[in-house]
Amino acid sequence: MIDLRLVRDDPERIRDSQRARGDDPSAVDRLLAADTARREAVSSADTLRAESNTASKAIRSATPEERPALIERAKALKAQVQQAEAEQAAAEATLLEVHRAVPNVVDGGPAGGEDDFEVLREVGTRPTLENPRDHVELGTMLGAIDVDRGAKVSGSRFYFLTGPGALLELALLQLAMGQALAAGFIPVIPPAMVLPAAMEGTGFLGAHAAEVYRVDDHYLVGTSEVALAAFHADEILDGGSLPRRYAGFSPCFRREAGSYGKDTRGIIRVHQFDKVEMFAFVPPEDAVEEHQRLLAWEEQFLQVLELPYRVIDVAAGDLGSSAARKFDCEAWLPSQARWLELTSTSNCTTFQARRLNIRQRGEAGVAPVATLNGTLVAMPRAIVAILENHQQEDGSVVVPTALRPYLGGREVLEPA
RNA sequence: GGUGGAGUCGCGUAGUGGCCGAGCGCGCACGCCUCGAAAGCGUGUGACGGUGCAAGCCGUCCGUGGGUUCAAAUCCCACCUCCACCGCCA
Repeated sequence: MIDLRLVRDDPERIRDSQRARGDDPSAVDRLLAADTARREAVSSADTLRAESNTASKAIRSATPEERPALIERAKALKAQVQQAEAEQAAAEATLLEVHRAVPNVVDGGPAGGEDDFEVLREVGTRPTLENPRDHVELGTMLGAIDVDRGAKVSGSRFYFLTGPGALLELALLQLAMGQALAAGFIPVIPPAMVLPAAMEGTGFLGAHAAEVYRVDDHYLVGTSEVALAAFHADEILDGGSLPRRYAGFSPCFRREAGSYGKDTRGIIRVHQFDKVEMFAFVPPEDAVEEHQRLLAWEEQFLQVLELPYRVIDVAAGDLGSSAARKFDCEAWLPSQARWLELTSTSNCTTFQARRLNIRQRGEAGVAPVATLNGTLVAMPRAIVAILENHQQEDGSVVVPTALRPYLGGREVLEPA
């Protein structure tokens, strides 16, 4: 949720944000109206409650003769209080609904839709291959990826990682956690099933509801961001303990509804995968700087994997509702001669923290923290990028130097 | 899954309808004392919302949500969590 004080003080700024996202700016006016209505309802209910309390207290010290009349009066007041409280509850519910519907205020970055991103930089050298094999062909030759049996056992968009493929995932995990640990992150293995409150608090049940698997009373997380964000829900953190940085490793589940026909081949878009996610709780004034740090750690990891990539500044219309700004790192995909999103980092400012009620106690009192997230490594796509960019003419794949210690020293993966 | 017990203002506790709209101890903050400290003494001690330039005032909060009552931490109902034991299980 956005800061209501900002809405009251500078509504035009929120309207601008809505326009940049391609959303309706009049939502701001509905929010202002609901806010005013709520405050009026609270005031009148408070006044009545105070009267009712006073009337009730008078009964305690009243003489037996006075009592019946006083009780009658207290009863009448109570009825008024109940009426006013019902109105207050309705006004609060309306405000909450309108408030929750407004996405975060964008902070920098280009306006516009999916194609209006800005390329910030390109790093590394793209491989020059006559006829690059794609990751499915390479993965099959190496005995690393089995999409046919994935489909047989679990349906489309499922896969098996086998032999070197499975080892590659474990190697990536070790490398990623090692980097995170060195950077001061606390490694976490969070639950992959969460209660609705965690899903709602992180903003994954609104526009993304169709993307989420539900199992009985739980949701399967699409990213460990959900559990990591909710980790400190309803807590007041000591300001001196910030920043708090967590690196979560978990499976991620995505329905991929509405993505029919996109990335249907291979393991680029799947229903289940593992990921190491960075998550940071910081004072709001440090959020922009922290965002750059997360991006730098993402880039460091891609560089260590020796992958050619570019960084884009995602346009406002392509941001999630929680994000104020987002950068994506895209690796080169030789088989399709295009860029593929490998990692992504979002600054959610205080938006998630307000929903999840995560605050810090600082010198200025108690106030919401800022939350930020960033992918360190999403296993399938990292494997895709490694196979395709490090393949050789004969279908073998050179293992990036940094991964070799975790693969028993192997320098090259050879076709089986 | 079964049975029993418990959830109170940071921590520990008191509290079975109005004198608790929450006491005490610890912790913490400030002050006194002291050369300085400890001890001792005194004062204070949360969150949220409304209102006000402000000091302040008002309201809400005793696991959560309902209910009874003029009045609920206290009575009733449901749920959640934790602890103990039993059963089952990797």
